[in-house]
Amino acid sequence: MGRTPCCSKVGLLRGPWSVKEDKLLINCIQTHGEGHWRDLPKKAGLLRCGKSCRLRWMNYLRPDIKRGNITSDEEDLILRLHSLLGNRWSLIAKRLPGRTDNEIKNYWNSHLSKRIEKNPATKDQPKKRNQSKQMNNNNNKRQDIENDEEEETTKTKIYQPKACRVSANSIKRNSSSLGSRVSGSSSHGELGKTDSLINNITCTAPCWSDLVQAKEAPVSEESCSLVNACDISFLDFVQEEDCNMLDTIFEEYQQLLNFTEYPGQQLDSFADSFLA
DNA sequence: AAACCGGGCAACCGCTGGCTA
DNA sequence: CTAGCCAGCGGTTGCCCGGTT
Repeated sequence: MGRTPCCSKVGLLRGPWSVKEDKLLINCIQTHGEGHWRDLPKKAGLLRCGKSCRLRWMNYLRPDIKRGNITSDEEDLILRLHSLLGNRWSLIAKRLPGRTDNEIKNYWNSHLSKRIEKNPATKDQPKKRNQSKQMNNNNNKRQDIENDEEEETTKTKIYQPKACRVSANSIKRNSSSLGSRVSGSSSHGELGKTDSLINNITCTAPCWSDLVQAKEAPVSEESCSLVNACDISFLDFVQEEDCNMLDTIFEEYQQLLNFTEYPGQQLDSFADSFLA
C-alpha cells in the first residue's frame, strides 16, 4: 500500500539557497523539466528535499518571474481581487503574470493590509509603495495598537478556511458543498487550468441563491466559507428574492476575472462600478 | 560609530485533496 | 477499496538590511 517516502529530511540542507545550488536546480529542470520533485534533488545532486526545490523554483528561479516593485496597476488589481477572493493568493497570482503567490502574499501583509487597517476608505485607492512605507513609522505604533483594539470589537468576523486545493473533479464530486463552488484554485500554475476550473464553477451555478442563504445563516462553517469567498459588502444590498440579480453579479464576477488577463483593458471602469 | 528597531521577503511549516501502489 | 505519499496551498517564522537614535 502507498508509496515510498519522498525523503527522510535527515542530512538535508535547510535555509537560504547558495548560487551553486540554484545553478544545479536550474540545470536539472532545464534538462528534465518541471515536476517529479521527489526525484529531482537526486538528479540535480542537491541535498535538499523535493518540496524545498519546488518552492525555490516556483518563487524565485522560474524564468517568467517578473522582478521589481509592484506597480500601481498591479496593486490596484491585487486590492480588487482580494476584495473578491479573500486570501486566495495563488488564485490572485494567476491573474498577475510573472508574480508569485508568495510575493503577493508578502506584499499584502507588509503593505496593503496595514493601509487598509488604518484607513478602510482607501481600500480602492491605491498609493505608491513609498507612501505606504512612511505610514508605518514608529510614530504610528501606539496609534496602531489602539486602532486594532477598537476595530477588534467592530469589524466583521470572517471565516478563513484552511489551505486546500480544489480541482474540477472535486467540484463535481462535492457539488453539494457550497464553499467548493466559489473558492476554487487550480493545481498548477497555468491560466488554462484556472480557466477550466472557473468554467466548472459556471456549470454548478446558480450558486448565488446559496450565497443568500449563507448570508442569512452565517453560523455554519460551510456558509461562512462561502460568504468569505466573496465581498460580503455587496451582499448587504441583496434581498433573498433577488436571486436573478445575484446570478447576474456572478456572471460579472467571472467577467472581472477574465478582464484581469488583459490588465488595463476595461478593468478600471468595470471594477469601479462592480465594487462601488 | 555602534546599538537598536522595524520592515521586507525568502523559506519553512502544517494542512488538504488528489493520486497511486 | 484503502493507506499513504505527492503537490500545492495559506500561514508563520526568522534572517537580513536600512533607517533611526
